[in-house]
Amino acid sequence: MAAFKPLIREILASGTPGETVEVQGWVRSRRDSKTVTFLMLNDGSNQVGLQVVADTTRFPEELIKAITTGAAVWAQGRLVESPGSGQKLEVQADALQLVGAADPQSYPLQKKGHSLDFLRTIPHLRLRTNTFGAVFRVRHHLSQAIHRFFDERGFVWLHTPIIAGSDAEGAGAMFRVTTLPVLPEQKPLEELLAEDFFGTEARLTVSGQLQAEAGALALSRVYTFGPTFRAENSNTTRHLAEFWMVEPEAAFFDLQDNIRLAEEFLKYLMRYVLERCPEDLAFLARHYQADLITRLQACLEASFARITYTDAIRLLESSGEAFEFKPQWGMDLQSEHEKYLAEKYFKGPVVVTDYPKDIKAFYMRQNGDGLTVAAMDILFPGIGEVIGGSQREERLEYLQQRMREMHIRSEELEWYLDLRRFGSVPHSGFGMGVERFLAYLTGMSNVRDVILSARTPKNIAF
RNA sequence: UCCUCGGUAGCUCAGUUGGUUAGAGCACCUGACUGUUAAUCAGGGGGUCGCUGGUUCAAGCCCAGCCCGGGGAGCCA
Repeated sequence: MAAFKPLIREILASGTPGETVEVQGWVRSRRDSKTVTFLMLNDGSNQVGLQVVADTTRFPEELIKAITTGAAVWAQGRLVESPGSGQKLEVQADALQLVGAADPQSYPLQKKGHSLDFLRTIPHLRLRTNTFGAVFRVRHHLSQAIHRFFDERGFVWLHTPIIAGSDAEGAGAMFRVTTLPVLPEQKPLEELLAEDFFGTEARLTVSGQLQAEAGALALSRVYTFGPTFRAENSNTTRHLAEFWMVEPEAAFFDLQDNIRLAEEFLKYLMRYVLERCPEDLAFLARHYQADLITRLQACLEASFARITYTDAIRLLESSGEAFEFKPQWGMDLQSEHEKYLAEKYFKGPVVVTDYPKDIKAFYMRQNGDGLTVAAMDILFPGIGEVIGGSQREERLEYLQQRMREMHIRSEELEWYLDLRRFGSVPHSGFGMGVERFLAYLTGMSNVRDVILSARTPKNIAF
């Protein structure tokens, strides 16, 4: 098998001074001297790139001049130890080619740093910046770590559907999927839907959990990893209309097993990225969050704090903190409450368990007290809820009773009830928002900056 | 959706009480200098002040509506 031309990362890892190499990439900056031109080349394979030194007397002036910031360049030359102070190795060019020019008048990226705000308007080009190179390399390694973690523990990757038939789960507004014309003829809804692609209403999924439960009650341990959609009109640093979610589901797991799985999972991911991406994390720390690496390491060493919802309410009540919303049993924790718990009181990830049943989903397992369910949320400093999960209600009668109480139409969920009719077992699972956790890992403060192109209200370009 | 801050050169921003021809740094172009590291120095080009309407002798600045963006809230992962 013939080898591909090496990436810059590979050249720097295994190249030896004196050998002839080929380099290809995009120019981050050009610095001219009387007799030499310095090209900082980056191909996205690492943070630092590789400096190509071109003797100006050996190349046409027009060629050198055309190699501007953003241009794509191919070079061949000798790998040598650099006399300059910024890098160990550099390439003395023998051959140089402009592969693709970039008009310096209109190329939007400069050698100087840009605001994340501005870069969000050019998602197709921001990938070429140090910041987004780092973010997307970390995102890749994070994804690999997710698969490895579950594979090592016998979890099967289950590809759950993207198009969903019903909104029975009630996890927020859903996008409709249709092939009907934009302005349909006036007809009764039933008739219209009958003509639609699926012959009934279809929507984009908000979760693969219910199908994952079917998987878990057959394969014992499964997980999903894919895109998820919410049509909520949310405009925050933590919400996207399209985001990626990981949802493990395990048979014979109770809530405690579930929490242990989640904590091991998050720590595995942190450890993996710390090991694989030291250069990128160091860059992100330098530019966005000075204590990023020490914070991750500290998070790895300590056990996640645990508290029941009821105790959390008591703690908030007696905190002496001037909350805008008074903590009250039966009400959802407000952002300010979550922030107090994770950032001020516990100063790290905290697992809140056993929420009142009325503020949680119908499928969560009812506790013996008749008031709470076996739910757990994991709250992180800065980003809030990263994981939400529960032990599922495996008892048919309890599940049906909750569905009646919450006015959930059971016709569409008969298949889900079947899982309780035939060989039901205790089982648990959770969902993790990949972008939220990635934001925590990279020190980015907005989930829009850790995804290729953010889908948010009024934003679909690229 | 609500609250709040904002929209002035390619980018980041300044612009006084409403008053002549709207500025700076960086980027870009030209030149000088230099094994450079966000190179440096000198000069130059570059503007529908978000849009629409209004007040006024006069609007970047005041008023109204709308559009777009940031942050916060709600909802959630």
